[in-house]
This record gives sequence, structure tokens and C-alpha cells, in this order.
Amino acid sequence: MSTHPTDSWAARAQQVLAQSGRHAGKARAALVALLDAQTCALSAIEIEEKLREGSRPVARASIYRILDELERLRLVQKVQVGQEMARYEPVRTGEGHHHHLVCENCGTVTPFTDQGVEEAIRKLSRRLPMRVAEHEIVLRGDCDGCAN
Amino acid sequence: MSTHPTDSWAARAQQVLAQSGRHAGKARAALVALLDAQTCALSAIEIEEKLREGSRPVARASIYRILDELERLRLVQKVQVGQEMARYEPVRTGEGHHHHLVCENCGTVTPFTDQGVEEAIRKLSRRLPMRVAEHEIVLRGDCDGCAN
DNA sequence: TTCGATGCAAAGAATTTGCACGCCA
DNA sequence: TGGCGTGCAAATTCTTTGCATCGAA
Repeated sequence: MSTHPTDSWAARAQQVLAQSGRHAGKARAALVALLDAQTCALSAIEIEEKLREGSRPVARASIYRILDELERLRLVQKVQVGQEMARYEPVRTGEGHHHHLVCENCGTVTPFTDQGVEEAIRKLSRRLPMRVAEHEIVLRGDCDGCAN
Repeated sequence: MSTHPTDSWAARAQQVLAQSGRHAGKARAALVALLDAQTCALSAIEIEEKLREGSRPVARASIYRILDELERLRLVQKVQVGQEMARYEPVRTGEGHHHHLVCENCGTVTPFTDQGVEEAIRKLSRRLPMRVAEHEIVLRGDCDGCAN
């Protein structure tokens, strides 16, 4: 949540898109607004459904194209959660990145952050035979709702 | 690496399969032998290619079916590495599980283990609103070969 | 008016399923 | 011999691409 409208991810996204010389289409605007309202990652199909029921329907191909473009501009991150379809979420400046919990029972995806794990990975990265650019962690199990 | 043939993952796999009341097909035997010889995860397509060039060709559908069965018996772990296709690797008893490094340049997948990270995740898991059953970590970047 | 944005439909790629035949127990 | 194992082909699912049209600058 941002305190000022102009600080919102959507506003920044629109700005970056405009600066990179693109026209402002309705489909993309709707998709950006939808993503901005989410707290966690959505799949392309989920985005299509929410747009159809909400603001306006957007063709699936357009959704993939727009997400791809947003990803190249580093406005969106594509996250892979298990074997399921790809999910996408806004990259919000100022917030540390988070990882994901996946309930194997109900499929719910929940974000979490943890300094301990981040630190452990940072230390580990120095010792690996690779310049580590990014990392992704997925924890799977049964969420409290399902474990009962 | 096992010290005795009968300790091999392949031998254990065959035993578990037999005990679960299955017949011993040639395709599955070839696939199990191939997996046992690997040091890291292979995709279904890679398995198909290696089998065709090596011991004997196996239909892709059979490969998926066999891998699925091995996964249900916990003899094989399916790992997802980025957006690429799924990969499969033997679950060897006695060895701690490992995670994966992926070179974004050449696509090479390399295993690693790290106690620090495992410990951090263990601690974290206790505090999460979920009974964590498993976790998966993928580090991406440029491997030493590609960084030069 | 020009070029990017979008929708629709077809193409692709990975994976799964249906069905008939072959082989192991 | 009966049922699991396997191959082949078709079906599914997610994603990408081709092409004509629409709309923003």
C-alpha cells in the first residue's frame, strides 16, 4: 500500500512505460491497475478471469504480451511456484523481495519475508562458483486452514 | 556414489517397485539405470534423448508415466528450475537433499548443499502459518565459465 | 497519419490420457 | 493366462506468434 497515489506501483509503471516510448492502451492500463491491487502473485489465467469480471476483458495473448513487456522493464517479476503455471507480481521499490508459501492442499500462495534466510543465502553466495544474481525460495506444506 | 552395488539407488528403486507389486519392464529398468548414473536433475526430454542414444529408446509418454510413478514412491524428486521444463533426479538415502544453481547464460544446472541455509529455513518454518513439508531453492546468475 | 496496442485464431511446447498389444509373474 | 508395462497417437494445458484492425500521439 502506498500513501500517495503518485507513489503507487501503477503510477511508476505507467511512467516507465511512457518514457520507453509506448502508447497507452486500455488493456495494459487495466492489467497494471489489477496487478497494483494484488498482495501476491497471480497467474496469467487468473489475471484474465479477474479482468473479465472486473474492469474489462483482455485477450489472453495480450496479457502474456503485456506481462512479458513489464517483466523486461523490471516492473513485474515472474515467479515459478512448484510445477504450476507461472505467476506474476509487481516489483515494488522500497520493499524487500519476498518468497512464497504454497499450500499443497488448497493451492493458496502466500508471501513471506525472512532476514535469517536472506542472510544465509548472501553468505552462501560468496562461496559458490557463480555470480549469483537472484534467488527464489518456495516452501510447500499444509496451511493452517487445511491442516485442521 | 554408493560403495556396494546393492546399496545403489537403482537397486533400492527396483526393490521398492517390486514390493509395490509391479512387473519389471525394460523401459523402466533402462530409465532407472540412467537416472542412477546422473549427478544432477534431467528433464524428461533429456532422458528421452539419452535413452535413445544409449541403452534403448523409450516412448516419451512412458518416460512421464515412469517418472510420475517413481515420484509417488518417493524414489525421484521433481524439481522446478525457473520457467524451464521440469527436471527429475533420484532421491538418494543418506545424502542430505540439495538445491540448484542455474546459469542464466548457458542453462547449466548444478547442485549445491548448505547447512546455513537449511538451518535458517528450519528456524523460519517454525514461525510460519503452515506446516512446512518441503522447500526448494534456486539460485540464478552466471557460472564461472560464463562470467569470464 | 503513423506505428504501437490489441483481439482472434492458429501454432508450439510440455505433459497427460486412451487404447491396443506385448511381456512378466 | 491375467494384468501390468509400453508404444503410438490424440487430447490438454499453458504460452507464443501471425495477422488484420483499432487507437493513441
